[in-house]
Amino acid sequence: MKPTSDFRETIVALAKKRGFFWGPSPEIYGGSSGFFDLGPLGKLLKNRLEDNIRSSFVRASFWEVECPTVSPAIVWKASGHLEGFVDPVTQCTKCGQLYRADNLILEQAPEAKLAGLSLDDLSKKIEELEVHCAACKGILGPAKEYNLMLKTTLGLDQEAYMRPETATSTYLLFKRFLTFFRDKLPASVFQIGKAYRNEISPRQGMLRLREFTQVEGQVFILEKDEHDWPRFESIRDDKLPLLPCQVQESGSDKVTSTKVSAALTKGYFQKQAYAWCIHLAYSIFRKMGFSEDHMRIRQHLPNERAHYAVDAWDIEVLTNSHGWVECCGIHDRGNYDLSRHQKHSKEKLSVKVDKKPVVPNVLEIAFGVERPLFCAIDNAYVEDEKRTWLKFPPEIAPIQVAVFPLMGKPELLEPARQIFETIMDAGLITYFDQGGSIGRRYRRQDEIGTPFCITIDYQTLEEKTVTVRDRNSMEQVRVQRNDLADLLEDLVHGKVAFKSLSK
RNA sequence: GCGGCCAUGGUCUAGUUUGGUUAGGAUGGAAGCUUCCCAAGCUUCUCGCCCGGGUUCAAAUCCCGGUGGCCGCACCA
Repeated sequence: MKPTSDFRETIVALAKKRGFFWGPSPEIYGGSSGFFDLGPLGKLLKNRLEDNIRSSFVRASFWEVECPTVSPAIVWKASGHLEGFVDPVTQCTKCGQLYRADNLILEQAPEAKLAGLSLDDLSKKIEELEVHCAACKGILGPAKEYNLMLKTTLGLDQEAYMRPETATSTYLLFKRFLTFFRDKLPASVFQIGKAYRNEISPRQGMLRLREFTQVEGQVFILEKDEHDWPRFESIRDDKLPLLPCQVQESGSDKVTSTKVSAALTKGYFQKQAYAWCIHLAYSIFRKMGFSEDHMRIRQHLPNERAHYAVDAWDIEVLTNSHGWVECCGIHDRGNYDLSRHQKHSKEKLSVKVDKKPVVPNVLEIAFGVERPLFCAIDNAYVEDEKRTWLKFPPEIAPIQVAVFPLMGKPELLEPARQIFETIMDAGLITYFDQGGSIGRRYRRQDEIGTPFCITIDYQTLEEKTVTVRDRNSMEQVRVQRNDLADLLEDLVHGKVAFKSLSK
């Protein structure tokens, strides 16, 4: 195995060369870090992943919604993002070094009590405790806020922010959901859309973006229903690769494949419904093509948790370029969000339980699409003696079938065009290529992960057959032209294995 | 944000130390020829010194600033 930084360069070079992603964007003006453009293949791949994600949620009885990406300040005040998402920072007046004010104070004065202090209070603490720059011992400036939300203005002067997560915009619809779901809980919705975070210095390319596509599934549920979740039965014996916090605290990172039911008995999960959400998130990632041995589900340590989280687990994917990458968070948000919005909006966001108003809890599955997108390319990359290729599962491959006339002769081009149309009609993303030698064309498709290539040759004209070439084995079978579209559909959707054809 | 290193066709890279021919190579792309099944061959063509200033007769090369990348620190609710 190559060193990881080499591998990262290999992946990025391939992605640029073949049109998966380019950046940082806008490239011709030098670029801003944290922004990338998706090229044609990257966009196809992303669409595939999103389609896959969407169908997983829909099957699990989630309804999709879409909300604005900009909201007035009041929303973010209510959600806690204006306080919790803003870091107090202080800058050295001598060398310009920027610090998290609270962290730096605690570093130099571990006894200091900082909970709930305002920016002014923090500035006073810095003076009182004689906290100084860790790098040059210089004098520190006053504490200022560094807001990870992108600020904008509505109309002339209304303060507004780009959403740093889609979840909050979903919660604001809760009253509407109650009507839509005819006052029945639990109810589940999800959203796929852009979110924005003004990271101080984003690095690691596609893995830390300032603008990204977030997927968030929300289950609104009453406390009393969380322990008795009807759909739990169907998954109780499934196994999950778990890394609970007790194990991490003991200094180990050993993942144990654990039955969902056992994880509850052992106390890793407290609630059936939450366990089901973790299982759902895991199965979404499996369907995106990540293999079992490249995934783990890691519990957050208490100090890692976000301001809203009661419990939190992450799905992490093992990459060759960045090691374990955090790809998805499953959060038990309790009723933090709805309570806050109820208070700030003065709207009733509760339901009646035994004639008393109860604010429901929220279980959330949240992830960005760009991370799995990058990880999918990373995990698919294979370099052997003969070729460089991407072993995408056929269902997520950006292009599923390529069609080649053996040569660019009119007598072959014409039937090849027809066959191309037939396969497109079957709903598969298909690419027509007549340029260069046949071998070169196979290699080009290998490098972008196209699972099947169809070649039209002189035998096609005589016997109405074509060859189907399998990316993984490089083997070919000859099939009847009339059977082709159905066969390809079965191959792409995994109903037929290519191996079974060659016998 | 700080410090160190770095930025050359689509991709990878030589050239920068010591300023001076038409910026070289590999790979790729386009068109054509070849009844061509795994990056074959031949012909023709295509594409580049990150941006902005400065020094100089002359800048890819030296200096300053910006932007971006990598590494370390910080940050990543």
